[in-house]
Amino acid sequence: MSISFLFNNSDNIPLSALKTINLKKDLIRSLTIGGENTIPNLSKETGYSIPTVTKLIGELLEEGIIHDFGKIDTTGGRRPSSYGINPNAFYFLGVEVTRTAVTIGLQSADNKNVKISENILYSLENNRESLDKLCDIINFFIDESEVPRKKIIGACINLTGRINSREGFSYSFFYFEEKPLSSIIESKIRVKTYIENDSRAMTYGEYNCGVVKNEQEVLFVNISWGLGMGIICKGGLYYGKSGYSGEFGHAPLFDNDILCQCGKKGCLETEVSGWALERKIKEKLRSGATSVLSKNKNIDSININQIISAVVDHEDVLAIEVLEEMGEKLGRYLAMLVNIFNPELVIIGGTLAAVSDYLQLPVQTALKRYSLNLVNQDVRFKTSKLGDKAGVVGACYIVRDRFFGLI
Amino acid sequence: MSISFLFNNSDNIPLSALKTINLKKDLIRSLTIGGENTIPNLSKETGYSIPTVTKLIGELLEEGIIHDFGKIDTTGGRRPSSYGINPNAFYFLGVEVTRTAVTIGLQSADNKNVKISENILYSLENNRESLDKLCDIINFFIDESEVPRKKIIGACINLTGRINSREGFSYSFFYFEEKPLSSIIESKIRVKTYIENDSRAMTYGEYNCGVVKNEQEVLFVNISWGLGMGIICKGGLYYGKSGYSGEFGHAPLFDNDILCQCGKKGCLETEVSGWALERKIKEKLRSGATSVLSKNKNIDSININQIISAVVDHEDVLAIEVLEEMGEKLGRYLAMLVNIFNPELVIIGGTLAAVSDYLQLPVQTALKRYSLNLVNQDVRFKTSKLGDKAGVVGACYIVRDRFFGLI
DNA sequence: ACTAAATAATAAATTTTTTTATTAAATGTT
DNA sequence: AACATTTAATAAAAAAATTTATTATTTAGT
Repeated sequence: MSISFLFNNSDNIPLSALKTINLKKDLIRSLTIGGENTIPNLSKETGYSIPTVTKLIGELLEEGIIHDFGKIDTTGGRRPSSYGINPNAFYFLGVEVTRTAVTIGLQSADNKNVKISENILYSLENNRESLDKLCDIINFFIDESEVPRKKIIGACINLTGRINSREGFSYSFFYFEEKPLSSIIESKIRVKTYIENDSRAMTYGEYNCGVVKNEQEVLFVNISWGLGMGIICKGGLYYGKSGYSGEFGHAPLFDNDILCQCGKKGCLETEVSGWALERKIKEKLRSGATSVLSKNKNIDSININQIISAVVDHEDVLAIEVLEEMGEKLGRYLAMLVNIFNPELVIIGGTLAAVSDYLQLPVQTALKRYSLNLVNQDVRFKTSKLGDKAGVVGACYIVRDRFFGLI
Repeated sequence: MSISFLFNNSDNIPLSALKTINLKKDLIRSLTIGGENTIPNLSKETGYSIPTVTKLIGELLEEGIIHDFGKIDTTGGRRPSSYGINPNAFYFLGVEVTRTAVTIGLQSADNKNVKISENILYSLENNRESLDKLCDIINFFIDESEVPRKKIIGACINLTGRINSREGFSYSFFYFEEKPLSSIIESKIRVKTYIENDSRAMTYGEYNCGVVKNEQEVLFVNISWGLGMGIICKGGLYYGKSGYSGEFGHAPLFDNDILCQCGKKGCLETEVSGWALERKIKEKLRSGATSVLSKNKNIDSININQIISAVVDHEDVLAIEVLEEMGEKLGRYLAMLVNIFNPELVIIGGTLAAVSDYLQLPVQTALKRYSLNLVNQDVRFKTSKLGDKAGVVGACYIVRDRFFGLI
């Protein structure tokens, strides 16, 4: 029971065999992405006649790649059989790497999460040891999962910073040699490996099973420690020439003289991001502001999670004030992008999505003020639905869609 | 000799006939867009066998839609016949409407310009008379061209402002009734009509036969009277949800208290655009600055064309200074977009492309300073090649590609 | 100039796909 | 409950496309 034979396209196969293979691919893709379906529907969808589709569905059943899920109800007439992908036929692996933790998820062929390990303790550092440790964690997860490696179609690893997914290069982390990072990891985990920018993977998660319904043009704002963006355009991920699209945080907007992580000054990220929030709160506390957080003797030790909990659990006024300011700044910048992109949907995601109640209103107000009316009317706002699972889920869908040649 | 029969897809045609029609469409599209080709090549391109392609090419020859252009040279072996679209089989019409003139072009099926009328005197005003006048001009052009109307696949009319090309609505000009503007014009000129945003059409012109070579992600900056942008993404025009993408000029960047044409204050367009240039030059002249333009007794009467000629013909220092300032401001904003889009190419087009020598360097300098290094390295700069013909040429290509269902 | 190798085009044979006809299974109406 | 209607699935006949074989043209090498 393996579909790999469908995807070794050796050179000298005759045209007719190629067409059969392609149609089979189409059927597998349709059943994986679109879910269960009947022969008459698949016939319409693919443009091939019912006997042809029937024959191939028979072969796929024989091969164990799909299952017959029995007759389904209709409004009238003989009831058709519904066929769907065998959940056990293949799997997708998603890995989200943050500064302090790794989250790994395994998805079955029918897009169900079969295993997820959240927040495995890990320290992301830009050295070989850290990379080796990451591979060890992934290998341990796969071994524990009891899914044979050859059934795992591929793994997608999400990292922050500049990622060229097409070539497999990461420039901000683990750029030690001329070989693509994806190949280095691939040889260590023995599973086809892709790498992806974290914001983009989160975006793809929300797009496939999050808040995105039918929207084709979407901006996903990832406010976590840094500030990133993922873009859905023409109904698919937008990469740009080399995959550096969405570098949202480093717009030169402020004269604040604060040095950004990118090396420049006055970036949007210095005013709108997790670390900006932490810095601002600490500054205010040091200059005597009171807050739920004031009870901390050591101001230095305060971290974002504590600030978020102060907002969510205690409606901390100081933090809410800072968040509202941040929302206004974000909204003003988003207004420009909205004018350029004319999106249908803007999603607030990332760690700070937890406090989006306080961000969203100022964002929307600023956006309304600074963007063109007609363009602004098209935009809806939503908060991420998948939360901190968006990354892994998205990564699994990226593997799936790369496998099917859609990305 | 008409290909229309291929495109009336009535409902109850059998599957096999549909497939033949689709393959014929593919062949016509390939020969129109890709140019002349041989049967073996077309076979590889379409994935159909040589005898099948041979049969259909025979039919298309019979129908007069394509021509046999004779044997072509190869490196070895029997020489194949080359087939190409009959230039006379169908035509595309492009219409560019500016504040003060209309330019109309007619393109043959093999993408050659067969007739162009540039700068027909016209005054764009937002009333029904102005619209009627426009239709009269188009009708006169078609009559004079001696190409039968039914051979004109369609016309694309370019206008400034918010255009929803999909629905055919224009909101900034000629929005008089609930009916789409495209239908109104269509019934007056008796040719299938599309409307398009001017910057977008210009972008498509440059993309198809201008400075764009193989770049898939392109930003086209249209600096004319106003400031607009066209975007090529994933190798095609980007529209956004309703077709309002590229509203470049109305980013709220300045505290200059100048009222923009959009009704808001401090828009980029108030500092970077043809009218900004005119305003700034006039202000400086009024406060006593000297320039080639000083000899004009009536400062009010100075227009952009005079300023451009002062720069091009006399290297006017005052105007060049203003242009360099504008370039810096434009570059700073472009830096943000480049970070988000990661384009391969940025094109300076529109009326002010004539003085791009003085814009480009400050734009590039500012862009380098304010964008991320890795992203900035991907960007190349070019000046529009088609100049003031970009709009009509692009409009023709838009008709062509809408006809073939590519847009 | 002759011959081998390469590519194109055509013809005949084979395979694949579709069409049409038939049977099966379900719903709803009189 | 019988029957018309609808949709699905299968079988046999017909059509279409591909494969293989053959012929035609051209280049390059001896």
